[in-house]
Amino acid sequence: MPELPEVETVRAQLAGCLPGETITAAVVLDPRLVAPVDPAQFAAALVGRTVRDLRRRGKFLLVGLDDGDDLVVHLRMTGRLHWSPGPPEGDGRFRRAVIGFGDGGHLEMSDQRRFGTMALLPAGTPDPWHGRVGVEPLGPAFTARRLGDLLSGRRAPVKALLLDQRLVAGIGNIYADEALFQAGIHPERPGGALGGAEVRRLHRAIRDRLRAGIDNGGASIDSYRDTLGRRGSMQDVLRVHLHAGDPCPRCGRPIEKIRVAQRGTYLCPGCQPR
DNA sequence: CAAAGAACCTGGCGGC
DNA sequence: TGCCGCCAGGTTCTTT
Repeated sequence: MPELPEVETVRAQLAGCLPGETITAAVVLDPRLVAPVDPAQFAAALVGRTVRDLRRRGKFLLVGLDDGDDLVVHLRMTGRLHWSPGPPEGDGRFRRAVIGFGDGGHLEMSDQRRFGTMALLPAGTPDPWHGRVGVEPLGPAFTARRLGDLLSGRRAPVKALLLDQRLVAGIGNIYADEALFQAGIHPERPGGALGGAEVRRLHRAIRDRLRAGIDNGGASIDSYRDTLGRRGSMQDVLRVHLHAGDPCPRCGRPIEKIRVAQRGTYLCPGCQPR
């Protein structure tokens, strides 16, 4: 599923081909993608505008337009963006929108489960995230102290807190499992129960695993592909996620699968004591 | 306010 | 072979 490293991979790729290009055509095939905005109006509003830059906020992809507005894309669970230098060439089965550019290139959004969204964020919108998107885990504001402040006093399982985008932006099920394993922390430990050394280990592990995800071009477990339709390689180096029953790479005990915050959760009972 | 659970959606899979 | 029910998960909404 697209988490921060997968979105960052897509962002970096699009940053190499979209800036400077003008949108010459747009069609929204699935009204749900842009609801409650009318699909035809949404598409028409894009035509004629030029892409300025590509940014990312948590799991949101921001396509900056020349007038300062942002086209905000969220891939949710199965969303994909496919770039073609010529006519659309992606798998058309789950196609939800197509954007054509002046140089003949096309950007297609497909989404099997139809949870993904697109929206137009007007320039100068004050506090566009409205408290729903927390600190960037790879940014300078995400310190061990900051993480400790976010977890302190909380009784919810630390994994549930890591998945809460209002606290830290961009961590999903895969990277939460991997970071907690690397830090040696059981996912069901109450967030506020972590000691200072544990918080520091977790802080370090979150950044390390997210960077590993980016270095590997994302994790293609289910449907994730990059903008050229290629798989990432992070799935090949996961240590606990999806490895139920396999020996722990550190201590050899079998990896367990449990359920935390309604999510499949993988851990080593030896390395991550309760 | 915090925490937990349901809802949204659809392809794939196990079971019968 | 075919049908049923369940599972996957990011986010939002509802309930406790």
